[in-house]
Amino acid sequence: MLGTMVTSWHPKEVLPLSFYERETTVVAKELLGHYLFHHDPEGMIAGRIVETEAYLGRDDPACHSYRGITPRCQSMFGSAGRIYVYLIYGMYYCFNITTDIPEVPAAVLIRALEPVTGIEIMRKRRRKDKLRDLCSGPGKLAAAMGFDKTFDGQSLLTGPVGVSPGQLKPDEEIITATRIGISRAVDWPLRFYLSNNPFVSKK
DNA sequence: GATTGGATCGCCT
DNA sequence: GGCGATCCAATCG
Repeated sequence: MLGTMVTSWHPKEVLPLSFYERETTVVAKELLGHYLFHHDPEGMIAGRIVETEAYLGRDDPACHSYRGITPRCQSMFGSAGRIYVYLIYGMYYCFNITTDIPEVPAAVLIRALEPVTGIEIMRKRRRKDKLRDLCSGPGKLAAAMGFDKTFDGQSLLTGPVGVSPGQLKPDEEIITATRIGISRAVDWPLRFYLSNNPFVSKK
């Protein structure tokens, strides 16, 4: 019945490998406005990417791959367009997307999403009601989207998690800033977020 | 083998 | 603003 029909967001296509196989700062900026989705057993969950950070690999002291390959960060070593998830502070997961050529172990941290669909699932998992509390930080969005260590290494081109194309709005600008929560390379301008967006983790 | 610090968050003052 | 939760990886702080 038309009167009871609800709009349901569903990805129509996913970004190709060539999108991810570029320099990490370019990918971090261009991910803004696209849609991260998870075809979860509980239902489709998705959010618009509004904040990212670039981690550049062997030349970036703040990057986990800075001192070489370890069991934790091995997903950054290899092909682009895959998931790198790690546990932080013993209780939260951080969700990253691998980038660049296989020889460069780099990734983009997804720091914040604007909730789009699956919002009731997000509310249940986060135990929060306000939209702004669901995905406004890397640990928050991983919990809301249902991401944990089992997603580490998965492809974003063939699996239940992917990125589908979106657009920037006419009045949106990309703001560049320094990365949050790190202790090395603290002044490198590798954090990017959308202007005037209430869902970013910090201004 | 032990210690320390962390790409965080939520609750406290 | 400060701090505790809680586990893992890096370092021997």
